[in-house]
Amino acid sequence: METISTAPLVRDRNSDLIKDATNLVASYPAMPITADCVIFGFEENQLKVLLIRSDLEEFAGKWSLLGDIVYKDEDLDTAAYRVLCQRTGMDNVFLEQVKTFGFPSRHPGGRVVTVAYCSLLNIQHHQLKILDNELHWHNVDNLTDMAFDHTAIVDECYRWLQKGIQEHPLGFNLLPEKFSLRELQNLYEAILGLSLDRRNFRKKFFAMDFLIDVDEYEHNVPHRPGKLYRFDFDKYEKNKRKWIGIDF
Amino acid sequence: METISTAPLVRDRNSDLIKDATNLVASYPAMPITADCVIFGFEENQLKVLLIRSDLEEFAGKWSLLGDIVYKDEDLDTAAYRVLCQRTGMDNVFLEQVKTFGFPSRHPGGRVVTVAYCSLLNIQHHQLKILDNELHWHNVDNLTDMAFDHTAIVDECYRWLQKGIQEHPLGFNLLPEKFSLRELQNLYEAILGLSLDRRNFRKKFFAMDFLIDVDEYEHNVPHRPGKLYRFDFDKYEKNKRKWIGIDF
DNA sequence: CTATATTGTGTAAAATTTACACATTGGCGG
DNA sequence: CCGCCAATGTGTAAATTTTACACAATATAG
Repeated sequence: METISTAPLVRDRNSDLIKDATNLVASYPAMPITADCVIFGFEENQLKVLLIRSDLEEFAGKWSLLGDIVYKDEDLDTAAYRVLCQRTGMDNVFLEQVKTFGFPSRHPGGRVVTVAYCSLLNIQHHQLKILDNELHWHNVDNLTDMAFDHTAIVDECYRWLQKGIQEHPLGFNLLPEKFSLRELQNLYEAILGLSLDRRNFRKKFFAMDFLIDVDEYEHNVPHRPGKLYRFDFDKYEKNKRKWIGIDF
Repeated sequence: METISTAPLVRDRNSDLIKDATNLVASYPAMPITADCVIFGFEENQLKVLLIRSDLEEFAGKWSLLGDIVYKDEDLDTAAYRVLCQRTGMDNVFLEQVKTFGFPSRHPGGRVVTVAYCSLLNIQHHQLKILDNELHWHNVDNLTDMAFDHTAIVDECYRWLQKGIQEHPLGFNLLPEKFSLRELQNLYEAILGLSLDRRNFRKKFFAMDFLIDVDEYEHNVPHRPGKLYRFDFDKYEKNKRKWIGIDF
């Protein structure tokens, strides 16, 4: 946000139409693009993110997101999906682009722009594949010593998630298909970092009318077991509210 | 979202640390990145977007967003800001990254990834600079015949704006510093595509208590002039609500 | 000075949100 | 088997917010 280049844009030099687009594109400066995945999971009432150890000497010992280069003819979404597949068993996948990070010196090896994707999955349902580089679920609080600008990327995705679970049924991607209301509330409390009134929380979700009572109960809890529910994604898609309202 | 590559990631081939990051990055496939600006304005109760004619022969006659290549050592935000500066007088600028578009064949000249930025400005306060390529404010309804994937980009930014003005005081960037409540309501109605109750709309904004009565009135209206207000951005920053609530 | 178009204002009903307490149930230990 | 524990499950009253709706005041244009 500093200097203003005075050089006119290439396409302003000549008002005639450019015939050779290929040549034009070839003249542009090029840089590698990567897709980094911020893969969130939820376990023991804690939000986790999937990390590995960086294998760059500059970042020895630091944690890094899962990422890979975007291939020459590969869509960005596809690249992110590929990263996800390579590392996790994948069913019930959620994947969404969040933001692109392109600060020139973010990579010590030269200019690399990265597109950050967010994925939410149920830790139980996904078997981690390649366990190299100490791949593991890392607690989201407690993130320090990250490679590159990955702290900023995770922060951004975390904020995105906090906002997302309030406006969309994203959280259900982090839970087993059948869950108790307590598990659901724990998830909201952990991610939003606040505590909610249990009765009002239940009232809210029941009033939405997207929870299906599966007529089963929790097992192996040292107290009265809670009822289990599924989220009715189909009904949600049909009935979700369109207009929310002005509020800031 | 189809095949899973079986080739391991480069950095998994060897668990030793990579010493020469520069060499690693140099080995990556590279591609040009552009910044495209979706610059919204508001005039005559209509949302407008700043467009030029494409100068690629493939897109002869089609409309195109303002964009330019991201230079080798230039931040993405800086590139977008540069595009904005080159084309508009710039005070009171709003600029935010919205989404990155990278479908491999989106540019006929080869692989080009573009980062879309959204900007909101008051048409009256900004003198358009270079008027080449039929630079003009184009009505947002009525967008057809756009070059590249620019229709999709504008759509995405439009949705982003619709959401944004409901949650943040973005709309004020589209209005003069002093505005009447009718102008404000017109803006909301035009962008959201619905009509709102005038009394409730006023009540809502007065209740927020971010409008400063500047004790002036509209001029040159063929009826009783309305009072003018400014938006108190400072007060907003201090008092804006943090926790909205679960609602979907 | 009259017609017109738009500003400016209030209230009652409905809906939503909040705060809050107690009986129920199953597991567990003795 | 009995009693304790820890969590589930439930309702209501008050406060707040949202909605629907109508009429007087005022500047301009003719």
